[in-house]
This record gives sequence, C-alpha cells and structure tokens, in this order.
Amino acid sequence: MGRGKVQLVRIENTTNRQITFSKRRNGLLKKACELSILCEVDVGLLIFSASGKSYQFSSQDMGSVISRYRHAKGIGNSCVTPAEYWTTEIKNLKKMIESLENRKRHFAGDELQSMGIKDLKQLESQMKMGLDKIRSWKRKIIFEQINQLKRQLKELQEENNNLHRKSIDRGINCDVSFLFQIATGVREMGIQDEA
Amino acid sequence: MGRGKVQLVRIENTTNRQITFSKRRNGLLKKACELSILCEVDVGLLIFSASGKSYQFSSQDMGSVISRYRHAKGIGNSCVTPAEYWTTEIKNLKKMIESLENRKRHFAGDELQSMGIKDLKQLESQMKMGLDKIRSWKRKIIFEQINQLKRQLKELQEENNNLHRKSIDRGINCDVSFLFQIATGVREMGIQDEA
DNA sequence: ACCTATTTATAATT
DNA sequence: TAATTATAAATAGGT
Repeated sequence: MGRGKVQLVRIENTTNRQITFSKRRNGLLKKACELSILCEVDVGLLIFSASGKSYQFSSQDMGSVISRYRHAKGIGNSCVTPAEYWTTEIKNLKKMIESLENRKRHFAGDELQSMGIKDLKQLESQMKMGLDKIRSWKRKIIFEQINQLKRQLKELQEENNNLHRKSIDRGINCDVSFLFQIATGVREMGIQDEA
Repeated sequence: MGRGKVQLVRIENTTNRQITFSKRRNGLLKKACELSILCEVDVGLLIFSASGKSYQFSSQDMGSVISRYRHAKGIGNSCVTPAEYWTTEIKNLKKMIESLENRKRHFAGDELQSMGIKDLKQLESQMKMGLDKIRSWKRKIIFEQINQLKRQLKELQEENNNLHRKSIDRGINCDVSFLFQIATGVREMGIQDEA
C-alpha cells in the first residue's frame, strides 16, 4: 500500500527503515487494538525497536496475557505464574460482578424478586462456604502433615541421640540438640495455623 | 476497508464477529511478520480467540520476546511470596463478596426479570467454577509443598543412615546443616498457610 | 510532519 | 466454507 510495492526483505536504507518502522508499528498497534475490541478477544503485542525501545498493546494487562500464553503452553508455574494466572481469573470473576451490576436496570420493575434474591443469597453463601471449606480442609491436611513431620523428626532425633552416645563411646562429639528447636518450631506452626 | 465503514465496537452478530476475527487475525499476524522483517525488529504477538484457542507470531521465540519484555519492565524473575500472593487473592474474593452484599441490598426493593434470573444462574455457575479452580490450585500448591518436605525428609533419612554407617566405621562429625532446610521448608509452609 | 497515488486489507455479498 | 468485489484503510515515496 503506497506508491510502490515492497519486497519482504529488510529495508537497507536506514532512514527509510526507521520511517517505515514508525509507520507500520503504529498501524500494527492500531490493528491489534481494533481486533481485540471488534472481536472481543485477548491480544498482546510486543515490539522492540532496534535501539531497544519497547512498544506494546494488550487488551488486558500484558502480564495476564503472557500468563495465559504460558498457561496455554503448559509452561511451569515456578515463579510468577500462579499470581499472573490468578490475576486473570480474578479479573474474570470481577467482570462477572460488573456485568451483574450493569444489568441491574434489567431487574427493576419486574417480578420474581424473591427468587432472584434467593439466588444471590445462595451464591454468596456458596462463596463463603467455599472459602471456609478451603480453610478447614487446608487446616486439616496441614495439621496432619505437620504431626507426621513431628513424629518423623522425633524418631530421627532419638536415632541421632543413639548415634551421639555411640560416638561418645568412640570419642566423637556431635551435638544434635537443635533438633528439639526444630521440633518446637514445627509444633508452634501447627498451632498457629489459620488466622 | 471494505464495503462499509466499521465502528470500533464489539461486533454483535456472532457469525460476523467470528468471520472478522478470522480475517483480521490473519491480517494482523501477517503485518506483525512484515514489520519484523522489513524493519528488522523483534515482535511478539499473542491472540486468544473467544473459545480460548491461541494464535501467535514472534520474530524469535516467544519466550525470549517475553523475557525481553519482563526485562524492559524491570520485572525480574523474583517470586511473589506465597503469603503476598494469597493475601491479595483472598482480599479480592472478599471484595467480591462485599460487592455481592451491596448488590443484594440494592435489589431488595426491586423485582427480577426472567432474563435477569438466567444471568444470575449463569453467574452462579461461573462463580462455582471459579471456586473450584481456587480449590484445585490451592490443593496443588500445598501438595507441592508437602511433597518437597517429603523429599527433604527422605534425604534426611538417607543422610542419617550415612551418618550411622560412617560413625560405626570410623567416627565422623555429623553434617546436619540440611536439617535447617527442613525447618525452612516447614516455615515456608506455615507462611503460605495464612489465606 | 504532511500529502497522495497506490497497494493492501477487508466488509459485504455471492 | 470459500471466492469475489467494492470500498476503506494503510502506507511508500515524495515534499
């Protein structure tokens, strides 16, 4: 599109290349934006100029778009990914609430109110129950795990004491008293579970 | 560009929206590719269809483009701590519940339409799915932590066996530094368990 | 930066 | 779903 046709190869003339970069970069960003709006899809676009300057467009925030990409690619969640992933998920939930809010007008001047409120109450209590369940489940599992850990540590500590005695018999000194500290620490953690 | 001018708003007709998505998606990918070649710059483009399918172009591999973005934004690979992460997410959920409560109040004097109820039901099921996701993620993360602890315990046991042998053979001071790793692991678990 | 002849993209239609 | 075509939009080369 222009006075002449262009071959799909690097533009050798530096000035022309920069001018074209500027023009096409804006065009691309614009079209990315249009696509996301017209078709209501998620788009993330990153452009890095030769000088290292970066330009971007994303329909949401870039982080969540990237996390979606990583999620789609099944890339591990070692570091930021859980947070990024949930940023998206929480955003979706927020959108739902917004949409509920936007539709408030639809609810006005009609009937079946009690049923709608019933739904809402149910929904609300379900969310709360969900959270409670998560909490209690978590408490239970962690408590069990910690108890088991304590048992194992205790066994090891006793075994170490035995070793200690044997070592002394053989003239070796090994202090394992800190194991008690660990065990104590674990116990405290077990108790403090759940705010 | 086409028979008619188009407004920059979501295309309501589903078929048209999908057709336009298909066309513009390809156009955008093409232009992204052209820009990267003509101007010799790095470009990364991610598109997610409404159905969740992903399309992408990147001049190099997407991973390096993304990491370049991270670097440019000064986002290291620094981890969000589990505590921070869950604190934030739970806070958001609480906000949503609050918002629902407010909504409930607003509806108190109103009446609901059958369409509104349909929306509500849909919202409800979406919320449920969200909670399920929360649960499974939580489960996954905690299990990962527990598994790591198990692994560390196993190491401890092996090390202990080793120590045992060595002590019997020739008497060597025990290296117990790894025990602190366990303590650290347990502590991290405790911290995460605050949501 | 702006202009505009042309090419390119694409909306509507078949 | 895939072509066709009329038209809008992008832009190459020039000022």
